[in-house]
Amino acid sequence: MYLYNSATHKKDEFVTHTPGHVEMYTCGPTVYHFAHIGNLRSYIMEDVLEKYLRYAGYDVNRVMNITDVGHLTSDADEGEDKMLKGAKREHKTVMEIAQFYTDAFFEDCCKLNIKRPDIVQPATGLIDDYIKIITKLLDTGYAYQAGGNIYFDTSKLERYYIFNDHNEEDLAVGVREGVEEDTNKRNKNDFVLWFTKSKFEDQALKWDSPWGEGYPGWHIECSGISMKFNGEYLDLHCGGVDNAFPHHTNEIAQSESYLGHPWCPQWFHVAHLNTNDGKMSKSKGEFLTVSLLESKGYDPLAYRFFCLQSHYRKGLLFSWENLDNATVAFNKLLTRIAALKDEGDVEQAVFDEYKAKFMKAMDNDLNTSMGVTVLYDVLKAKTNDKTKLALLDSFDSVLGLKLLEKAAELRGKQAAAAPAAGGFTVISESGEEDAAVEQLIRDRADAKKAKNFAEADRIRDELKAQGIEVTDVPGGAKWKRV
RNA sequence: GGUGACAUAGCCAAGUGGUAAGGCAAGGGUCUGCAAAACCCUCAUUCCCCGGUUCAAAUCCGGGUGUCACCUCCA
Repeated sequence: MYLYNSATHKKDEFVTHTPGHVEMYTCGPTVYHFAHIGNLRSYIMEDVLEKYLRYAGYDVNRVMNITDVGHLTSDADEGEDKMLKGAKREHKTVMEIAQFYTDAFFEDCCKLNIKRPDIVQPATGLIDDYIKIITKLLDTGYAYQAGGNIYFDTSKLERYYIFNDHNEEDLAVGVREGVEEDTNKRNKNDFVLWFTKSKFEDQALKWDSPWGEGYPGWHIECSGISMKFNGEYLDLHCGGVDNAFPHHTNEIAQSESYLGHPWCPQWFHVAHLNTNDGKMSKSKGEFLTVSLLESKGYDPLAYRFFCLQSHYRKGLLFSWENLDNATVAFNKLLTRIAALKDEGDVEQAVFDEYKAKFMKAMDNDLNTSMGVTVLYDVLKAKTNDKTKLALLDSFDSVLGLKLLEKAAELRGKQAAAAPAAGGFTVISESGEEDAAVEQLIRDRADAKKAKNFAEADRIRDELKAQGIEVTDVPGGAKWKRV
């Protein structure tokens, strides 16, 4: 399998430290608010990657952190601790907030059919490990104490910039408003490993340390959690592109200085979901959550389908129109699958041919849009339905669209909608009951039966005036509000 | 200002030196009392621009332009 590697700037053949086994780490959510669907795009693509690695025969150990230590408020807000801000907003303790949004995050993942990583570790649960790492970095001269905080000394490294080619002098300091330069730093890119002095005086969570009561820096948690659960050799590190610098750069710096050997060779970065005015964020424009999509009648899996039709390394433009587009395509796909009959025997040669085609697409830097195309190719293939179903089921273990389950649901609905012998069934698509509407639809059916089409159309127009759309189906009619 | 990624039809996109896949939308048709659904057909002489290499370039090279991201203690 070939994956684009941010560390080498090209597609590299994926090689693991232990053959057949993958140690995988994913930067998890900061749990001070709901995740928006832009955040979730990364988790969807990482989920597909994990599932594909398993599909390709790897044994995978996947680890994810939950950032429940306070962090600066991002985006348009400034100067207030995220967790604390959330807590104040909702009159809860910081840990209650963290728990609430952690649960909410995994609920969203569940709706998007994102598998829970093998190990999920809240950052606050591993403070002793961070202290151990920081202590060693101080002992070996990679870190220093200044102004009450412990900093990592980036000048001690032969190569600090991994993902890009910065000149330190060219880095703009204090790019965002309201952030002042930290004068304790020896070098522009030095970063904090442990805080005892913070500009947030009411920092809620503090722990004892050899350097005084305080809390860990913002990069150490990922190194600490990964080294504990993935071991000294990580095969694959994932995250959103915004994490590449400085977060991942700093993780590499501290992890390799601590370990004394190379740490992770392969870096997988997912591009952003954009809206018409740039990167999606919590504080700008509509706050798009999975719940919001559901409340507007969208299937979360249609959003997953929308993401899969694009490539993880390409910025994807979100608009309601684009999502509608994907929803229609997804429903059509399900309809076609629902029409397949579970009969005959799997033709192994055909199965192998299409499976190879699918794997070729996925092996090429996780080309999911090509993978989806293979799905359509299967539907058009010259083979029996049993073989098609077997292939779709196989691919779906990677794509995670619940194709067969959804198609069966659809078939169930179609069966329920089938008329009783000789009868006429009225179906409400929303499940809503309205005797008056039903009666009008029956009157229309009677008019049609009597070939009185003028009356039939009049009734349909009357319903339309009430915002109700009627569609004839075999043996009945269905209606919905539009 | 610096750095990185990306640029293919109305939209999402495939394509990795051999003459532009697929999906959605749109248009036409079959079918239906009319609609809807379903099915069939049509839909980029051209791949952001300008040069170069080559028998051959969307693909390789050089130079531009545009979009997005990052440069904070953001994760």
